[in-house]
Formats: sequence, C-alpha cells, structure tokens
Amino acid sequence: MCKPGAVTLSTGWGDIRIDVADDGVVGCTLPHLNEIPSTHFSVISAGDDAFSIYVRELLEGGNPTRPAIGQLQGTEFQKKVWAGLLAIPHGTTLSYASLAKKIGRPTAIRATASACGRNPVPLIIPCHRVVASDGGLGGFSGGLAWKRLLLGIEQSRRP
DNA sequence: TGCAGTCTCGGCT
DNA sequence: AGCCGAGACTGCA
Repeated sequence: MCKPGAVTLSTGWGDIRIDVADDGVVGCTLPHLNEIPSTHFSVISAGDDAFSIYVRELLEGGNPTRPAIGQLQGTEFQKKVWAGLLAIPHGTTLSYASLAKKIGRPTAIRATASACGRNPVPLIIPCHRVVASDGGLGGFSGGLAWKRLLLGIEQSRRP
C-alpha cells in the first residue's frame, strides 16, 4: 500500500483530503459546496498515488477500480451498511429502504441513513448512490451539491 | 400533507 | 448504566 498519511488533491472545486493508513483509505474530506460549481471539473495538483488517481478519474467521469479501504472506525451495523454501499454498481442508485433490506434490516431505514451519514470515506464508499424512496436526494456529507454532481457525472456516463 | 413507526447512536443525567 | 432526542426515511391515513 502507499505510505500512510494524508494526501491532498487540489481541484477547481476545492481541496479534497484523503487520509491513508497502512492498509488503505480511512478518511476522505470534501470541501463544502453550497451549490454545484459552474466551472468544469479540473485538477490543479494531485499525487500519483492510487487514491488521488481514483478520485480524479471518478470525477472526470470514469469508472476506476476502487482503491484499498483501510480499517474503518465504526460499529458492526455501520460496517454492514458500508459493505452494502460498496456493492452498488457504478451509475446506479438505491433507496435507503432497499439498502436496509439488502443488509438484512428492512425496517432499520433511518438507522441505515444515519450510517450512510457517518461514512468516513465518501467517494470511495459510494454513499451518494443512495437516495430517498420518494425521489428526494436525502443528504450528503460535504453538501448536497456533491451528491448531485456525482450522480450527474456517473449517470451521464451510463449508456 | 401529516403523523406515527422503526432502529441506532451520541450526549446527558 | 439508563434515558432521551435526533436523524441523509417510509408508508399509511
């Protein structure tokens, strides 16, 4: 794996910070966006590590191979939810209810949503692919603008 | 549109 | 240790 520490990816939308441990990514901090940027995505500076490359390709519309994820801090329930998130294919979305059912807790919907919100590595674990059943977006750490952006990027790439 | 049901987590007492 | 409120939700009335 890459060296432990923090990696910063500077983009036209702000700096994305990625925290890396011995065994993989353990944290990812997005710049807060209040609205979708009018400018096209652009990279100002980035490392050549697997994580920076992954994030860059993802935001450029590609479907890069997910980098290794380290040991995340969380309860068993949260880890189960995150594992369920990783199973969502690129370019598709799932409702919180479907996700709850998927992990074997069909009625623990709000709890599932809370676990999504506690996801320490947005982008890597695709919590933006989870939306409300009524078509609403739900929420997203770092701002809803990110969620709309990511969904837009992924879906525009879908055949 | 409104409200009760359902489950977890974190902060307080 | 136990209680209470809040949360990125749902489904029915």
